[in-house]
Parts: sequence; structure tokens; C-alpha cells
Amino acid sequence: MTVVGKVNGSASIGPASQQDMRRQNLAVVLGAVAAHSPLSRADVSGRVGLTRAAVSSLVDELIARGMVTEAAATASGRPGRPGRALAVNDAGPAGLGLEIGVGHLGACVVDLRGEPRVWRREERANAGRPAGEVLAETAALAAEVQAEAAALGLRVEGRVLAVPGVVPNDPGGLVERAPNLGWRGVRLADHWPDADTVPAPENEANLGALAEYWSTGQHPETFVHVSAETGIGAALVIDGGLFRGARGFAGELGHLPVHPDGPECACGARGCLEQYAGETAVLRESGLAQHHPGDVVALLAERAGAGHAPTLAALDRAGRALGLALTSAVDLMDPDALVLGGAYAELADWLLPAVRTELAARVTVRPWAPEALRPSALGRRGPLLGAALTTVRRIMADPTLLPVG
Amino acid sequence: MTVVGKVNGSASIGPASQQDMRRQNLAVVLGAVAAHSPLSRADVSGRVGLTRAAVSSLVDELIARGMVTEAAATASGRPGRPGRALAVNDAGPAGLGLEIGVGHLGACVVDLRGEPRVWRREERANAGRPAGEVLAETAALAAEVQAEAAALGLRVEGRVLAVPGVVPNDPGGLVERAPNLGWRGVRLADHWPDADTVPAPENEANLGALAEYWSTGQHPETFVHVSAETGIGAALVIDGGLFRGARGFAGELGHLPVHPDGPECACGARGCLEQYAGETAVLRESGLAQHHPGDVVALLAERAGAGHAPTLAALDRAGRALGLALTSAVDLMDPDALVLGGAYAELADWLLPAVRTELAARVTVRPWAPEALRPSALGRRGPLLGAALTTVRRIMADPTLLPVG
DNA sequence: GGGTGTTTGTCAGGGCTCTCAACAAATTAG
DNA sequence: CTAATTTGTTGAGAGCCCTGACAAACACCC
Repeated sequence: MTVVGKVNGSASIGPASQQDMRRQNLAVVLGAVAAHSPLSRADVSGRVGLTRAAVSSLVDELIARGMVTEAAATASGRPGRPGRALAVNDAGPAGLGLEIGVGHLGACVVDLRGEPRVWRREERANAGRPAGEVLAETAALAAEVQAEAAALGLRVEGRVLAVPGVVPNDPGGLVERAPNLGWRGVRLADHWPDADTVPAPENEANLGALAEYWSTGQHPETFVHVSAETGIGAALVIDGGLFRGARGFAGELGHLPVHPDGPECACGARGCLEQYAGETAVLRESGLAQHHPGDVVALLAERAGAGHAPTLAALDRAGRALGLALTSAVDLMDPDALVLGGAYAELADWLLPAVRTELAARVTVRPWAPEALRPSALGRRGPLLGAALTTVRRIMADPTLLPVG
Repeated sequence: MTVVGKVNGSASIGPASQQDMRRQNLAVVLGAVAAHSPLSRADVSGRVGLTRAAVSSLVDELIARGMVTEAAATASGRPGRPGRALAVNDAGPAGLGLEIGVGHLGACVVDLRGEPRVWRREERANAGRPAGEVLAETAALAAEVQAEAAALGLRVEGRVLAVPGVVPNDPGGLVERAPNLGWRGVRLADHWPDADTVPAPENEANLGALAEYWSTGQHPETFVHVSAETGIGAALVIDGGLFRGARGFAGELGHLPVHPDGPECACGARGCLEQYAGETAVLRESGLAQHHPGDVVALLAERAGAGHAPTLAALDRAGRALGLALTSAVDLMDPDALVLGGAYAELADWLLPAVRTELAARVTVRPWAPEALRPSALGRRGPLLGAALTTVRRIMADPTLLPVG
């Protein structure tokens, strides 16, 4: 059964118009071309179920909108008139992704196919600096990258900024807080130089999870993506969409009570996961200084790789606690997979065994495959890629968003 | 402007036809009539956004399909021609709900408005008896109830059976296991007397949660409904729809590790919630016999009400453990509400304080209102009501399902 | 009591979008 | 070169909603 308007099957859906129908069919055709190009109109017709005539009309509109291109006829070797190959336009609408990390700025442009075409990452100490200063530099970087993209024929149609902080559900460009940057209640529009290019903020962990799902087609549609940057957060992807919770606080894995009578946490509770698997805790247990300069994650990986016993013990302890918390997540959500991203991905070699052990011992009332737990494929590149892909996916889902220029 | 949001998975969505459009608009009109009747065609038009002409056509079809009735014109006192009041037909398509509990059978018929019109509940010891025997009795009860409904002009258009067990995601009428009944791999069609009236099984906790949401309009759209019948289960309602998890095992609250080094559980792990808040554990701690005849929940409530110290202590201990598990649920899912159903609803007076205490102490990194935790309004009637409402909601969501008799 | 204003429900005309059927175009096989 | 096959386009037709107009039914006012 297909639904014309909003996809959700519950109440509060509006009436459907013929424009909605057209919009959906444009998206369906575009999606088929994106997923299986090169494809002829007849191929699309056979695949999605619309008639060749309808597909022809839809493809014409997609070409007019600059989202699909038509190549020359390809000699297929089969009898019959050859089809004209269709492909998603790789020189047209594009998405700009931006990222502000504690130690870097990032910017990239992804074309409609989802391919990154421009990629920039610059080391920069952003922690504690005024938000306006950091945002001005980000805007400058964005302008550079956008110019590079324009030289490739790409037109930026949307901007998303990945930040290591809390972004409320409702739109408005507000970053409620980003502890590691020292931000509180930063409204992007107040600091962005050009009112026309203000990006929409989004939590970096969420974007990393979506990138993981979007960029590798065969991923499951319901999974938990754990990342440790700002505390420990989990992004919940349900049926291919991000689940934010009723107020946008879903996935707060770091404060699950792992050992109810454990050490007191900064949040006021006791025995939170962060007290075992947070950066501070791991550094302490492994005997490293609290405020280490440079890339502490790489340092931890280096020491663990060299067999440094306290580091290995700290990671094992963190892995066991993480396994406990993920047991709760599996029991509650029954995900297809658990993906460790961010810093955890780089430390996976030493974390995974302990996590696996706990899961195997505790997830017993349902089938559980150890392979369902795996490190992220994108690692640190996820959030920036996800930011750019957000725009691309939005355009793909509604090709009428852009004016028919 | 719009951020990542819930752009649902681009793939797996098919083309839209004009029938789909019509179907959706029929559902929208029917939904408006159901939610705000009595309503005139003009009222519906103004409310949903379709033109009066379109609404007229849609209402005509709904009347022809027997889903809406037209009353006489009502003198409203306002100037202008009075509208003709529309209402959902209370003598037409209906849903049959069935329930097999450990100690009872239930059957009911709900009309399209969602009102229960026939309601039967019979005490019956079902545990350990052959599934075929229990199902035959259920079928007999269903036939009686359906006959009563027919006398009221109701035509049963769908049958759902609430069972205290695991029902897989994929259809097929299979009850994988129902420990309290002693069932394993029971396929309903194999035991049901009449092949035309085989009901679709569904987990009773899920149905109880949906009933809670469906029957009281103002409920939140994302909540966790906890019930203790077969072990301890949580039904997760997300955006108004049931979330079953990737394989149908979501909401297995009973085996969340509450005290990782606690007593061993039958599942093989240690310190599961069931060891503290399960029926067996509460009975043991309160000093009652394990296999008590009759209604143990009522007995517990009676003793607690009388101030019986061991019982109060057992319930306090259960409440604290439940609070711990629910802390994990809140951290992960950020629900609008936590609803305690089933046996917990009847013991809420003595459980809630401890649960509230734990939640208040541990849910600290987000706003949390104590009122968000509350006992179920329906209590034990939820599952049976939900079973019948399932059919009603399905018909309301797609009025073209029934032939245009 | 009759006229006026207002609101309702319906009808005819038009536009949009898909389907169906037919056809020209382009290629392979023989 | 001819027949067969497949592709893409075109015109007719149907379904659905929108627009605008109109009769019907009521309250209000003189």
C-alpha cells in the first residue's frame, strides 16, 4: 500500500493533492535512477511500476530541473531499439556540509549522487573561543569550498552544520549547548556574516549515524550508532529515519545507570556509563593526564597497540560498561546492528572484545549475532559527510523543492 | 530550514496513483468526522482543507460504503442553511477482539466509533491446557459475541487475538511461544474450527499500549507502556505507531541489567529487572506462596493496602528496580510519558513512589516531569480493547479495504 | 409576512496526472 | 534487405480535485 502524503501511518495526516502525487512519483523515479543508474526510461518503468509514458513525462521534468542527465544511446547488444541511459546529474544541485569540532573545522560539497566532490579539513583550536569568531571562520571556509564547487558546476542548495552539541527539535538554528566548545544558546543567524547562507545546525553524532546508513547502501534500516565525542551519545535510526525522541533528547547513552551504586557522575546520578567509558574516565584509568594536548584518541590507540597494560585495562573496563549499556539498548530496541563510531571506531580493536563478551552473556532471550556489533566504516568522516548528504537526501525526497530553473 | 527530521527511507516507497490519493482523502475525511462529529460537509471542508465539492464526493462514497451516516439537519441558531450532521456509522463495520489470558477468556466487539458494544470476560484456567482446546473455546465465545453484535447491526470485519506471548513480525498467525500458557509454535489456523474466522494474533502488551493511545485522544504520541503479565514487557509507541524492533523483540524490559552483579536469572544473565520486579520475585519477597491460587495481583494490592510490611518492602524494591530500568528507557528514547499498565497499574499506589524517586535522582541531563509517569487508564481492559480497535483503526486508515456493499 | 443576507450542498467546466493503445524510431538476427 | 524486437512519444480517455455558479434553507429585519 502506498501513501501519497506523509509516510507515517497514523492520524494527523493531511489531504493528498495531485501535486503530492506528482511529487512522490518524481521522487520515486529519481530514486530508481540514483540507485541503479545507468537506467533507461523503460528500465525505470519496469522497476517502479509506472507506465513508460508516465516515466517519460517524469524524466522530462527531472531533466528540466537539472537533476537527471541523459547520455547517448548505448549499444547493449540486445535486439531492439537501445534505451538512452539516464543518470543523476553530477553537475547540478549539491549539498554543503560544515563541521565545527573541538580541534578542527570541516567543509565539503556532495553532489546529487552522494559523491563528495570537495573536501576540506583544517586543524583549528575551537574550544573556548567566542562562537562568533569560530562561526566567521567557518563561514569563510564555506565560501571557499562553495566557490570550488561552483567551478565544478555544482550549485549549493542547502547548508547543514555538524556541531558537537545539543540541537533542539524545533528549527530555528539554535545550538542549545556545546560543552566541549564552550557554547550555550548560540543562535547561528546572530553570528553568521551572510544572512543568505546560514546553515542549519545538527548534532554531529546524528549526522554520523545517518551518513553511515546513507553512504553504504546495504546497511540495515534500524540500528544504534554509538559515538563518543561530547560525552557518549547514541543516534537511533529507525526504519531509515533518525529518531530524536519526543523532545530531541533520545540516545543519551552516557547516563544510563550501568552500576547503580557506582561513582558519582557530574550529572548528579551514580554509576553512569560515562564514569566508565567516557574520555575522562578512560584517560584517568589508563594513567594519562586529564588535559592532554593533541589527539588523545590516537594516543590511546598507540599505547593500546603497544601493549600498555593500564591502557588495555582501561579500555577493557570501558568496553564492559559499554556492553552493559548496549544490552539495555538491544533489549529495548531490538536493532539490526550496533555501530561504534567516532573515537570508539578507532579504539574498536581493544573495546570490541569486552563489549561482545557482555552482550553474549546478557542478551539471551533473543537471537543475537556477534557480527551485529561492528565499528563504523566512515569513522571521523561521518558527521561532515552526513551534513552534506542531508541536503542531498532532502532534495532527492522532494525534487520539486528547487525552482524549475 | 528543515533539518534532518524524519525523511523516511527514500527506498521502499512506491509510486502513487489517483486511487491512492482518493484512499488517503477518504481516510482524512473519515478521520475528521470520527474526531469531531457531528460535523457538516462544510465543517469537514474547512477543517481538512479540501473543497466542499470534494468533501461532498468523498462523503457520498463513505456513506455508500456504510462508514458514515447522515442525520437530519440540525437547527444551529446561526443564519444560513444548516448543515446536515455527519457521524461515523455505529451500526456497520466493526472489529472483533479476542483475548486468551492465563486465567480468563475475553471477547468484545467495537464499532467504528471505537465504542465497545459487546463485552464478555469469562474466568477459565487456560495454563497448561492443549492449545487446540483453548482455541476451540475461544472460537465458540467469538461466535457468540459476533452473533450478539449482529443483533445490534454490527458486521465484524476483522479479528485480532491478544495473547500473552511472542508473536513474530511477519504475518502468518504464528504464536512463537507463550510461556504462561505453555504454548510453543502454535499456528492458529491449525486449531481454529472455521477457516474463515481465524484471528490474527498479537502480543497483549502491545495491544494494551495501543488501546491506551487510541481510546484516549489526548495521549502523547511517543511513550513507553510497561506491563507485567508475561514477564515484564514494554510496548514502545513512536509517533503513534507501535515499534516492534527489527525482529519483533523490542521492549524486552524484563531483562535489562539493573544490578549487573545481582542474582542469576532464568535467562542466564545476572541482575535482570525480573529478579526484582517480576511477579515471582515480588511474591517471594512479600512472603507469599509461589503458586498462589486466584488473583495474586489483587491479593498483593489488598495486603499492601492493609499495610503489610513485607509486601510494602517488596513493592518498594520492585519500584526502585523498575525506576532504574525506566531511567535507561528515558535516556534512550526520550518519551513523552511512561505508562504503567497491567498488574503494575493496580499496584501503582505502592510502586510509583519508588519509581519516581529513582527517576528524579537519575534522569538529570534533561527536563523530566514526574507527571510523565502514570498508571494506565484502562488497566486490564486494555489488551482486549486494543485487539478490537486494531481492526477499526485499520479500516479507518483505509476505507477502501471493505467492498463497496 | 416578505425581503435580505448568509451558509450549505451540488453541478458543470477545467486542469492535472496517470493509463491505454498505437506508432515511429532504432537496433539485431537472419 | 526484411522481420522481429525494444524504446520513446503521442493522443485519447479516465479519475480526481478545484473553481465558480446556483438553488436550497435558514436567521434577521422591516
